[in-house]
Amino acid sequence: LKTLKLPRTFYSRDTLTVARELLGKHLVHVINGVVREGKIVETEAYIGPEDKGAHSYGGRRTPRTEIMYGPPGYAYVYLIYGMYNCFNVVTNEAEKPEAVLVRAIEPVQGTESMSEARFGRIGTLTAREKISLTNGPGKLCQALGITRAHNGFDLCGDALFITESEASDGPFEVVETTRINIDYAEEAALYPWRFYIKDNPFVSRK
DNA sequence: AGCACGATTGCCT
DNA sequence: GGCAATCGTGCTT
Repeated sequence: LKTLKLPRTFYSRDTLTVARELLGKHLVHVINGVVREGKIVETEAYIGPEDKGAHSYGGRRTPRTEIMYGPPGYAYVYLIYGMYNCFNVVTNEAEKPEAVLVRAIEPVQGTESMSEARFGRIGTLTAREKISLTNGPGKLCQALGITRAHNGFDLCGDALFITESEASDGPFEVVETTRINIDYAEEAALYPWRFYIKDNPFVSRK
């Protein structure tokens, strides 16, 4: 059985290409042997130092952004609004502070663990709750148990990684549009650097 | 040492 | 639709 885990060469390419091609791939987090897995359905590219929407804009290099200046295929996880985590994949090559934010996934495996992490209970969920499990960057981190402790994790490792699409997933159409909640980024707010799977119910917004 | 703010979310009217 | 929660981070004093 050949491995489905994406190799580092997948990440060491143009960031927009990686953002597009991450759609349909499966994000996996294994905790104590329990697998939580979801299909990536929405991403955004952040391409410093030129991108005014990126944390690395202007070459800002701080303890928080340091991981983005390293080699590709590592996790960049940061805290937002004092209570939520956002998971990113470091892309391209060292010294180029670029990353892809994973904004939404569709649960594939371990949904009970996700429900426990999100709502503190397992069992029947309403239709609204099922969607709310993972239809946003903060939500998917909570569902998968991804926190700032995972900042710098090697995505070519055994705990947190991304795999090839399943044959059963089928084809999909990609929508390319502007990024969300970066109004402060001036002209960069208009770049079409957000990608999502058309008509997928777990996309954070239309 | 102080402070303004955020690549979000959930609850309120 | 509006808005509060909550705190690490980065920049200023």
